[in-house]
Amino acid sequence: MRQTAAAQRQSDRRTEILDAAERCFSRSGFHRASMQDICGEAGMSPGNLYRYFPSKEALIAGICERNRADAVASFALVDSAPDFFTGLAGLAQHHLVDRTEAEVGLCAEIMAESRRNPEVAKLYLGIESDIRDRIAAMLKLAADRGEIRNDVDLDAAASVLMALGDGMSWRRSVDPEFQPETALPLILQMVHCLLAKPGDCATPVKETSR
Amino acid sequence: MRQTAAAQRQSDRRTEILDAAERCFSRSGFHRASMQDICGEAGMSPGNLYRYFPSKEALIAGICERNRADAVASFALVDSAPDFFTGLAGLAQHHLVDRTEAEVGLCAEIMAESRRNPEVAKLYLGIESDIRDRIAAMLKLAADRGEIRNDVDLDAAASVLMALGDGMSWRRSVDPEFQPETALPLILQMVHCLLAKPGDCATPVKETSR
DNA sequence: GTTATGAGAATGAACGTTCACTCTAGTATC
DNA sequence: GATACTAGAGTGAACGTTCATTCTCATAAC
Repeated sequence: MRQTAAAQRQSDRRTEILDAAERCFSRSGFHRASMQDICGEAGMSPGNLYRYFPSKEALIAGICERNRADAVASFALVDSAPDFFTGLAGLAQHHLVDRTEAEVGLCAEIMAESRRNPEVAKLYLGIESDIRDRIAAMLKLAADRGEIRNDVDLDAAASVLMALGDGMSWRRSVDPEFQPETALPLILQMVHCLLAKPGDCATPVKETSR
Repeated sequence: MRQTAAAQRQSDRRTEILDAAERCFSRSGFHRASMQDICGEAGMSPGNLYRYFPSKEALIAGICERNRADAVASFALVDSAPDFFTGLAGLAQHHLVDRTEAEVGLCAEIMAESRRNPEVAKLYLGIESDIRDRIAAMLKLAADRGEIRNDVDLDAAASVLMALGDGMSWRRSVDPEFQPETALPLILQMVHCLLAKPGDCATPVKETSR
């Protein structure tokens, strides 16, 4: 129990450091944020920080892990939704509108980094794979329940949904004028068109300008 | 004419260097590609390279410029298309399927870089703005011609189309298993649903698995 | 007194950039 | 036609800086 208290303190310290690193990374990117910056943000000397994380890579990996946990957890929203389209809307709202600028930025950073850092790529593809499975399961369940049409390739649909999510997310982090809350209804309607049973599609839309 | 020949040689050399830099950047990213790498790829010493470009930043900027020119040029495809949806399909095919891995990767790199490098951000937002204008013009023309419904907010629709493009593009550069040619028909059908006049929407789809 | 916690100067590699210099080819001078 | 001169393309070692990481030493906890 003495040991668990110490371990707890260690773990807390690690979380603090990850928080600081997350702020730095989402502000300046993985490469432009120096360890000195992170030490400053964490109120800690480099030597001490290295007692908790063996390298900068390890910090990046730690942050990816946390991100994965968050992403998977957000699917709890879906499980409690009354039907597929409500669940999807909730997920989209959470993922694309509610998240802070910093969270979106960090996610963009991870995606970009995964293009060249094999370690990050492995972690990121793991997250991706988890999310794809969850989406596929959602679609499968909805199809079984008869909430969506059954002549759509569910795998391809999952890919499309992920691409939609990525696109909105990137637009947010790259274009300061982009308003996710304006675009989201159109997106949802499009998806509804794609997946809903025939006959319930041609709902007129009128949105305010972005 | 002596002078123009020299100027031509200079310009050729600059293009060669940009080509080399583009290869390096799309392979390793802006930050991991060193000037030495680029010099090696260009078959040239650093000192000489610096006679053509004053800094690494200038190389990045030069590449963004070229990218912009390419993007704008690709809209020529649309102008020659018989109708809106055909033009859109051609554009999507060109932008999302036909482009090489290197081109897509470079584009991803520019987007990521624009999040923190103000110089690149300015260039990138310029490109974005150009493209948005072209898309908006396409939509406006289609609406005037009566090819698409007229109760959709065209600005929001342009945003959605750009987000779709970004999403597909990113998926391509990040997920090695992603098959744009499989997802594209679904995307186009969704967009058709969103924009086409009511009544021509609920076409059943059956795609092969990704 | 031993161990955990911390600070911060020191280290060495990598990087963008510069600089003194060479090589090549064209032009003027004799 | 041979020689001297010039411009500019090209070289690559060296410089200053930045950065991740490590080393040394001090303090607090038990």
